[in-house]
Amino acid sequence: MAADRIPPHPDPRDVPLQHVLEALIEPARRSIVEQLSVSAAPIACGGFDLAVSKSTATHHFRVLREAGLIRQYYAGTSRMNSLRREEFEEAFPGLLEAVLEASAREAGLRGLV
Amino acid sequence: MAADRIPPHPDPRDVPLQHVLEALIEPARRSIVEQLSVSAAPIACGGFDLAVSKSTATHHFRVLREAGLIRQYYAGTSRMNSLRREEFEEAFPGLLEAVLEASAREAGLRGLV
DNA sequence: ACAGAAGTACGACAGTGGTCAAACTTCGAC
DNA sequence: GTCGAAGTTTGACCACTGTCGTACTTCTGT
Repeated sequence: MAADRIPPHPDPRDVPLQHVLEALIEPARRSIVEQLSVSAAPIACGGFDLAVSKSTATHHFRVLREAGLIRQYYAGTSRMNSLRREEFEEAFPGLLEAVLEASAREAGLRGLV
Repeated sequence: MAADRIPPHPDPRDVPLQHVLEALIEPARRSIVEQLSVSAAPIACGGFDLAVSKSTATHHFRVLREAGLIRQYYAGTSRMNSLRREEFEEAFPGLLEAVLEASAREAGLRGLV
C-alpha cells in the first residue's frame, strides 16, 4: 500500500525553534523552500534545481519535513513536495516570510550587479 | 586611545542572510540577543547569564557583532553590548521579532510544564 | 515478468564550528 | 607603578553535519 511510504509529518507547533533554524540555515534547503514558495503546484524531489546528489537531496527533504516546513506525499514513484505555509505561519508567525523576503532581496541585489 | 579598541561594526544591510542565520542559530548567542531584547540598558559581556567560558563568550559576541545584531563599545575595562534593533529591522524586516517571539513562546511553554 | 525511473537507507569521509585553557592586553584603583 | 578585573587571542580538540557512492525498495510501462 502506498500509505506505508508516507513518512511522519510533525505538527509545526511541536517543532522547536532550534530545529526550524537548523532547517533554514542550509542554503540548499533554503533554495528548496524558495522554489516551493514561488511555485503554484507541488514539485517532485527530482524537479528542483539543486547542485547535490540524490542521496543528499533526500537528506535535505527529510530535514525540512521534520521541521514542519514541507509536506510530502507519493504520486507514483515520485515524491511530491509542497510548502506548509499556513500551518507553519501559525506556529512561527512571520518567520518564514521574513526569511523568504530577505532571500528574495538578496537575489534581487545579486541580479543588479 | 579607547577608540582603537572598538571593533568594526558592519551595516546590517551589508550582512548576508546566511551570516545572520548562523548568528541566530547558536542557543548561547540567541540567549544573548534575548537578554538584550528585554533589557532597558546595555549589558557588559560579563553581565550575561551564560554557561560558557570567557573565551567562548568573546567568540559569540564577535559573531553577533559581525552579523549586525549588536553594538559594542567600551566603558572602562568593560565592553558594553546593546541590540541594534531598528537598524537590523530595516535590513531584515520581521526576522528578529519573529525569532524573539518564537523563543519567548517556547520559554513560556517550558514554564508551564 | 522485466527493465528502468525515482527515491531511500546506510556507511564513510571531510570541513566547520563550538569549546576550553593559557597567555596576553588594557584600563581603573589604590 | 602595581595589582586585579575584564576581555581578547591563539591554538588545539571534538562533535556534528553536509556530502557522496553504493545497495536497496517501490512503482510504472512494456
